[in-house]
Amino acid sequence: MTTAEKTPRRTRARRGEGEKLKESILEAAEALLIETGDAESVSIRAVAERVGVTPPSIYLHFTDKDELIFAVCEKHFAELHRIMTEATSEASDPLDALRRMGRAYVAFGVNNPEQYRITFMGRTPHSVDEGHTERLLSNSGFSYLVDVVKSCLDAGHFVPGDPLMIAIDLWVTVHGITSLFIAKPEFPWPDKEELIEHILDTQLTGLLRDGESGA
Amino acid sequence: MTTAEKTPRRTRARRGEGEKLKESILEAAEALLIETGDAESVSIRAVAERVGVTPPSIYLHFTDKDELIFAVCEKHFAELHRIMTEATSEASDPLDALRRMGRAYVAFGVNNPEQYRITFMGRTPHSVDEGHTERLLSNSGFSYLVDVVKSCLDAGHFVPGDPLMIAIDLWVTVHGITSLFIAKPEFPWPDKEELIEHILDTQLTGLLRDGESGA
DNA sequence: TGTACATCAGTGAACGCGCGTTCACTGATGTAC
DNA sequence: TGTACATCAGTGAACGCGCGTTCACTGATGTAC
Repeated sequence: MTTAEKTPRRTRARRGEGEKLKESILEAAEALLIETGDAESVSIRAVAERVGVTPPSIYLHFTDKDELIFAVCEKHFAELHRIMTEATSEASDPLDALRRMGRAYVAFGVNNPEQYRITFMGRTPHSVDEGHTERLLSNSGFSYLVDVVKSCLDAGHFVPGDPLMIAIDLWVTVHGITSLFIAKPEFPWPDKEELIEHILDTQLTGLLRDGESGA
Repeated sequence: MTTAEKTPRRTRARRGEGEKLKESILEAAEALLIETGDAESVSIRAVAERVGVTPPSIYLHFTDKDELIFAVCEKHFAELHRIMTEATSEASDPLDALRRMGRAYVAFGVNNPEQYRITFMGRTPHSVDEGHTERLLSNSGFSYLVDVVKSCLDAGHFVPGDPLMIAIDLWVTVHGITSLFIAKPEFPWPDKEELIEHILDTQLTGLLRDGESGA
């Protein structure tokens, strides 16, 4: 039984403070996403109910549903970006940084499966498409990943190659694990931590200059 | 404008030939999936319309919608299995076989994006869950992949390791490419063929015994 | 210090839609006698 | 060879649901005079 949870009617904002509702709407959308674990449940009506407001008032702040979902995705990108940079703060060298980023990426996905689903596994609404990719490239930590790969190349860790190509390789790999963990939780996975290390090992070993150690 | 395409009413099956409709329903569901490129469009009503029959008659052959989707997934698994084994028919050795399987897997996903989405990227309906995993393990080509990996180990191509772990590595990698190609078509991918080769190269190089050549 | 008024932040009711599913039924088809 | 009858393969109409969105409105709040 999903408790009906009648949210009390929200008290109307003061003049000039209309933007506060926008913030609440985003929070409610996010909360619904996490609680129900289902992007389908994030409907205009459900969000409005959650905030304690009528559905039409959503339209005072978002032109339509796509724009709301778009805004939610924004937050995920920002969060992922933060996590990627944070992960490297204690890294001893660029190679170690890559490992830490890989682990942090998978952890982010596993801990926020619905956000990850929407952002990287779902059908992208057309209206969202436009700025989406640029953001993915510039703000989600991807460009940062490219930078770290460049550092590895400069430091002579890797066999020379195109940093963009290598970065995509790494992204593809961590996305592969993350998305399968999310999509197939009932698969008889071996120990997940071990699996992550194994894949990162294999991938990085494949990139290393002969004689370098992956560990 | 999606042409309404009024399918003429289907002529009723003879006695004892009721199963024919079941076949038609499956075909229609598959066709709708491919044409609309959207799993959401595969509704009981749309399928019925397509077959030229009323919605309730679907229930003569499937207890509910989940069972219909389940049956559609079955077909995808069988197809993928076929493709995996076929891909290796001309392989010169197990290592070459792995490469061919990888390429064929990605090609299957890219050419059948909606099927791939449902099978490997989507939320699994609970009713589908049950036999799903066993089928994934035994019939989708996964167990075959494990066998080929074992051959590589036996032939001394790879550094010794757990064949299951290595097989999962490889699956994760090709799934990573495939699912990102499908989910992010607007991403500025470099040449896709080249990317596939690069990733397979890197992955296999990471697994190879020193001195073996990946090419 | 009081009041008319524009503005802002919402509300309430309704629109039309497609969905999965149920239920009582119909009418052609084959079989038994 | 003819006919009653059970069975099979469907139909037609309706159920209740939640959805995104629109439209005319209301009523509190701050401001100008």
